[in-house]
Amino acid sequence: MTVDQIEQMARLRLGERGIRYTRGRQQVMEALIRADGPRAAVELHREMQPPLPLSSLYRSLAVLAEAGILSPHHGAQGMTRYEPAEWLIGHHHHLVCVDCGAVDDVELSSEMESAIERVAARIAGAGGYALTGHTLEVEGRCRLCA
Amino acid sequence: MTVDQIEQMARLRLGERGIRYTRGRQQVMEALIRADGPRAAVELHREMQPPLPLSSLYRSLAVLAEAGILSPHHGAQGMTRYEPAEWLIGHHHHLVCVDCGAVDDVELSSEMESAIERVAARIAGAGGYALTGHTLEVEGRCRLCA
DNA sequence: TTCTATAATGATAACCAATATCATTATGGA
DNA sequence: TCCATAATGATATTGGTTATCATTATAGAA
Repeated sequence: MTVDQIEQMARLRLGERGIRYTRGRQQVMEALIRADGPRAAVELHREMQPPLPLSSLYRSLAVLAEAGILSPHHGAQGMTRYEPAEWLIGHHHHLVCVDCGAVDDVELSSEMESAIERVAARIAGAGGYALTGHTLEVEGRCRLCA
Repeated sequence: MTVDQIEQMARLRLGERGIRYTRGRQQVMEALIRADGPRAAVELHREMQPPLPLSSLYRSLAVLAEAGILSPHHGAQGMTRYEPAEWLIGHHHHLVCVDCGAVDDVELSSEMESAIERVAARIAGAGGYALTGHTLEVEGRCRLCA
């Protein structure tokens, strides 16, 4: 999936709900699509050129998440990082640095993935939950923090 | 492991570092040991009798986490929930309600667990991280929110 | 036991990510 | 073009968390 294709899907989904895909929202989406993992509002604000006002940035993230286009990820330092939802960029897992909080996306081979899916289903069933998803959070120290 | 045994281990670890196991810290530990999942400061403050002042509660949580006795878990609503570290209560995974944010602990059979460990090691290696741990976060809707 | 250095406490203030408010601006449809 | 409504962005506010600091409690020395 190219950046353009993902944006097209997002635009369609927003259209169905009467939500506009404005320039600011487009900036947010493109920054997140290009990123290799979840990003927080503050991080996006630093990286974006020109920087969207923080108030608009936060609202765009909330709107896009509410529409199911972004997925929130609660991480270190009390920051919420967002990334495009899995139906846009594919199912994946997270590699989290226990020191600096950096998060990388990781995709698994289908054998590994299906093994994990079986486990997740078993867990949800045992706990009486209606399964909606799962993520294997692998914790470690990244190269910079090692 | 009984509550008393866990407390004994915690007390020892603190002693080695010249940190006291005071009444307040004891209250926090006992509340968390009895809980069936991670708890946030605000939640503990509501449940504890008598309620420890919030400032002391937050500091106790920080001290115990710094000493490796508690593990922080960043969740919904920007709240950090804590639970006794795995060397005290055993390795486990989390069942998270996507609606209310409730978290339950789950233990796996050794076969399932070793399967997940293999996957985690593979992921960390591929990303150049030094593996320190892993958690399978299973997301769903709990019975109350279903 | 008494003294003393130091750790711990708790009330208060400060911090900061995130949200709410609201007047202004932009946009799609009639 | 006009209009109803969505979106923006400056600003104020919220709420979980952390820092400050004077007071209190504790462990070890004398």
